[in-house]
Amino acid sequence: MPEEPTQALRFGKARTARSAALLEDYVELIADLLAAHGEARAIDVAKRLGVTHPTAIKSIARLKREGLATARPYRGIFLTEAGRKLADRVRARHRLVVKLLLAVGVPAEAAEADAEGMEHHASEATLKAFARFLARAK
Amino acid sequence: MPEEPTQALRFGKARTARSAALLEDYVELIADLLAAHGEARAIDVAKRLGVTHPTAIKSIARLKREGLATARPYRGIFLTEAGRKLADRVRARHRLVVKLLLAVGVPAEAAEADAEGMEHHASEATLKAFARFLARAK
DNA sequence: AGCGCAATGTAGCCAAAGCTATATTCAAGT
DNA sequence: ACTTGAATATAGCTTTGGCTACATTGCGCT
Ligand SMILES: [Mn+2]
Ligand SMILES: [Mn+2]
Ligand SMILES: [Mn+2]
Ligand SMILES: [Mn+2]
Repeated sequence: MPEEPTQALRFGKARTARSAALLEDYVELIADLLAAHGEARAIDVAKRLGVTHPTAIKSIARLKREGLATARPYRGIFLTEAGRKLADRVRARHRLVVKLLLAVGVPAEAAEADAEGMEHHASEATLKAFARFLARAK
Repeated sequence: MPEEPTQALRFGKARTARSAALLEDYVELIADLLAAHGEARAIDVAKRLGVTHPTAIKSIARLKREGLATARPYRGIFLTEAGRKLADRVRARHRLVVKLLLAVGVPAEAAEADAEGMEHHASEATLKAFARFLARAK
């Protein structure tokens, strides 16, 4: 068993990542919708995430509070500069995690599904290692 | 972008995994403490997880409600048969995820820390692939 | 036996993330 | 211009998982 303080730090990191996961998924999805359709309506975000629209609207309010998004009523959602930055990082990370899973032989649908949760826990060190592995094993 | 219903299913799976994560970490930790010290006191669980003891006690109450643990007051926590089963699965999964991360070149501390969060999102298909990869790349 | 400290437990607060139900607003079609 | 349906917003409830502050219990020592 690991040392107590070490282990507490690890669990703490996992909790932090868990609480950031929701915002990350939202900005990534909003960026995708903006890229694909030129707009991101709350109701589409809700459908894509599989939640009800009040839930989506409440989370989008949190995005606004945290300076990641803006929304003109009945005009859809837009990302701030910070939101776009985050979306870019998150999307790149997502893709890298999926690629790594595929590279070690995980079936495509499982890779996509599991990456949706795992991505939020991949630290910089891990992502670097993934990139090196993929370059080497190419 | 993936199809809407597919994507909603993936996000739903991630949400389910996230909400199971806490219970999984608790039973794994309790099993480790029982193995290492013959008992698992609430306060030690709290210290290891890096939360306050009322938080730990409340979560342990949830474990009891869900039939995973029992506790005689001032006597520490014990796992039910279901709890032990879950702990075994969770521990095996944890180890496998760590091993996979190490095998692709993730530094040890990052592997341990990231696995603490990622493990909860590794599906059966993914775990199987990890095992095959490790056997092959041995 | 009794004291005092540590462990345990309880109460009560908060924010996040889900839901249903209801109200409001917009925009399209007649 | 009206109507009406869909999108958006609000209200209010629940559970989870954090916290602090306080109360109780049990045990080891003297
Ligand atoms: Mn995700
Ligand atoms: Mn993602
Ligand atoms: Mn874990
Ligand atoms: Mn674990």
